[in-house]
Amino acid sequence: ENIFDRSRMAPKTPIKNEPIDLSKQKGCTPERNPITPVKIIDRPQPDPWTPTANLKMLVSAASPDMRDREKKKELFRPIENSEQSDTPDSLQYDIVDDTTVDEFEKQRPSRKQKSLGLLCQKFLARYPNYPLSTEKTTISLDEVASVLGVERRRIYDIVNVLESLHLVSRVAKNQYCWHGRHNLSQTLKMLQEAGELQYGELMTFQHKEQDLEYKFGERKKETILPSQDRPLLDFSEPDCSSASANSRKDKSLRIMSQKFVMLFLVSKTKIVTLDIAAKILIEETQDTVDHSKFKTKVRRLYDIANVLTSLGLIKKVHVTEERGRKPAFKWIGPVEFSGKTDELRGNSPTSDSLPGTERGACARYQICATGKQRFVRHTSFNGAQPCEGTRRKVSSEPNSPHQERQDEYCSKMINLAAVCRQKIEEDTRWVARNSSITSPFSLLPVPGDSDFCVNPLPQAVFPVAQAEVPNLSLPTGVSSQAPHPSTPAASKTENGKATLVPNQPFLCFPSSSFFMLCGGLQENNLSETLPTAGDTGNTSAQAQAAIPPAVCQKRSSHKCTSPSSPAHDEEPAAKKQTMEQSDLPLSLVVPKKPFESPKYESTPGSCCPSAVHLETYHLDLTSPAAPEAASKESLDCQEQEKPSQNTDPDEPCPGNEHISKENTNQPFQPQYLYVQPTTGLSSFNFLFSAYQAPGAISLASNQLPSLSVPCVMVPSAALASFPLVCSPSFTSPLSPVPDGSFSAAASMNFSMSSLASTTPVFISTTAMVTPKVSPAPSVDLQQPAHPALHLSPVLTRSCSAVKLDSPVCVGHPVTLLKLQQPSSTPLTPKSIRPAHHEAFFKTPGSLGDPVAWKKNEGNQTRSASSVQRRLEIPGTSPD
DNA sequence: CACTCCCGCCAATTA
DNA sequence: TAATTGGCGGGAGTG
Repeated sequence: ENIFDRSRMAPKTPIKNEPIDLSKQKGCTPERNPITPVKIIDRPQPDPWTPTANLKMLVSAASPDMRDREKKKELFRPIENSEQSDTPDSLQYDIVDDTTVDEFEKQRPSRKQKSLGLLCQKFLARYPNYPLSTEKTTISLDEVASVLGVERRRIYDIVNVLESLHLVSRVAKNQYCWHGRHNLSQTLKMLQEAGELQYGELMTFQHKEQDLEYKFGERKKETILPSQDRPLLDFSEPDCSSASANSRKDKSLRIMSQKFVMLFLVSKTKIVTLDIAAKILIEETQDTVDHSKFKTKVRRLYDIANVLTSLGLIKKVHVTEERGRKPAFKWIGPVEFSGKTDELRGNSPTSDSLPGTERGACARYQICATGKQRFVRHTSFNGAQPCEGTRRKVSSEPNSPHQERQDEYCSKMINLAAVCRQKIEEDTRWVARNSSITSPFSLLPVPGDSDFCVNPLPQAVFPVAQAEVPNLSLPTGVSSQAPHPSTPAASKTENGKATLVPNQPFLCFPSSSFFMLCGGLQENNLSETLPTAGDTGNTSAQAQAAIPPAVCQKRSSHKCTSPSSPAHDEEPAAKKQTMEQSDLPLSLVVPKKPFESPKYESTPGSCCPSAVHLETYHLDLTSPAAPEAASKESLDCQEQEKPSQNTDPDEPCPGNEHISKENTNQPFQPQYLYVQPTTGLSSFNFLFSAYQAPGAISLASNQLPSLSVPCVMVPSAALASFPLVCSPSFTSPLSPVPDGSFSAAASMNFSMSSLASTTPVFISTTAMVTPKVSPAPSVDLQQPAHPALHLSPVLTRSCSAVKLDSPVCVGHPVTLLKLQQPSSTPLTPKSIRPAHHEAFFKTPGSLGDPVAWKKNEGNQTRSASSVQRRLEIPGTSPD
């Protein structure tokens, strides 16, 4: 283009002299240009010949001013030329010279041409997407600005966004280093994880936004507000220095960009509407936000969106919601990248659940290895991944009702998430400060790590631990809570993934999540089998336990609730753990890997300790359970203080949650029995679904009988490594059933169980499945659910609210799906929401930490499969 | 009129 | 203190 300009320019200049032959000019011949040239001449084009000069020329040409000048000149020309065509010239030019005219015209008129998106494309065109690692390209802002013919201010807009994705990094004043997209997948992954943590919860909570707002709002406002923004990821890469880096405030554009991307990554549909994003990004509570602020945020989002669009990461779409059409953006970039972009993407929907998980797990592991693992973004999980397929599909079809729903949900979730996020952020910050941990990523999680750090073993040992860590990292206190919510989701996914692991006889649960399993269906048997069981089921706990102990403590300390009392403690701990696990990573991670890696086993010992805590996890696992658990936990912690929470009494969910909580607290008892490893067993933990009764799921938790599950034994050690294991075999039938029910059941159980034991355990949840629930719910849910499953944990969470949850919980690919469905059914999104809200509310109230709260809710929501709801409802029935 | 989002003032930060 | 960054919001272009 520039060249053209030049040519044009040049000609023009000469032309001046040439003057005037209209004929010539008009003529198609190059000569016409001459006319234009005059302008050029006028302008001192100092060095037309010089490259720089050319650039300048171009720039000037491009710039309006230049044009104007040119125009003026032209005008003059006529005079000069007098007859010639002066006047005509301009017109003629346009007409005649394509190039010239075009350019001119283009330049002038089109605002589009000046668009940030276009500018960004030009900018990007200057650098290779995948530069040789060795060579580093430095970018001079001044130079780029001049070359592109724009003000520097605009370059900042672009660079800031690119920097948020690590495509460039600032090396010095006016100097940026171009990295290209080599690390894009990693960055996205991090963002996804971070997003899950932050928003996942939120998503889950969606409904509860309000609640959250209240709660959070207060806190945030007071404490957090300003800082909230802190770059989520600051990833400034590992470099620690990054800290210093934060120049100025938060650099909202960078942060906003990251958050914005997170929303996409966390979103099931991968579609985010601007208004929702704006709300979420407005850190504060949505409530407060004033209109002007909202408008400003939207403007910024457009800026960011333009850049992201240029990067090919998103595209503009319209979402039709109840209210009408809304502008939105759809993520078209890589969806999953567990460690690497590829993984995620590649997965087919079906596979998603599994693969995603696995991958996610892998990534996590890797991370762990790295060291910072703690933070582990593991948390993040890919739980979400599974959802991808679904999401995408959905998203692709904005118009489809489903999508719409999702969107709505998402939006809601997002809002919630936002709130949660805030909390989280606070927490994280808090944590971070304390911890000072720097992981490669500065992600929030890190902070949490510190907490986690406490538990060395776990981390080292499992991914799970890691997963937990992340949770922790977030807000410590919060994290614990948060985890719950997330966990559930995770669990679901995990379950799906982990649980089902096809190959293995047993299901694994991700440590983090833990959870569940399922299996078979037998409902009744179990209880019997489990001799011990008496304890609540802490199944997953065991696994978690390993980690948790320390963590729990920490968490507990931080957050909440009292960990101390054993019973309570456990719960709390469990919660915490759960939360942690659940929160983020859990779901995702746990499932798969644990299994695979022998480590776990090896580590078992470590695990054992934690086992207790694991209980909590159990809850999570089952996503449904998880929710419950979460809720319970939260409840425990909070003790459901929030009656209000149950805003939606209607929905079972809340009730369920409550119930679950209650269960824990109340009568319910652990549905699962946990057998500790006593003697010989030491190494194994058993879980029972005590009640699992699947059918019961609904709570039935009490209904021990229901569970058929025989039992699941898990070596404690193993557990440690794995969150849970189930014998699939049991499930055989299960699998299908279980899914939905399963999760629910599980969750229920968990919650109950959570209380108690420390040991690891396990659970079979087979029973859980309680067919009853599952089926019905599943149906509804299923559809949604499926997606849910796929959904990333976060999504699921959020979505869960919507539907999937339960199903999601299951998370499992194959089996899970079924389960999910069932479970899901109950949960209709709608219903779910309310439920969630309630649940959340309750939870939150109890929870000190917003985050935890959120998580809990999230869990619930997600998990909140019908089961949960049921549980809750009954239990709580508060409202 | 609503949606986009360019433009550039001017404050915060840095050198 | 000057220069660099970048928040922010008016208001214009577009459909």
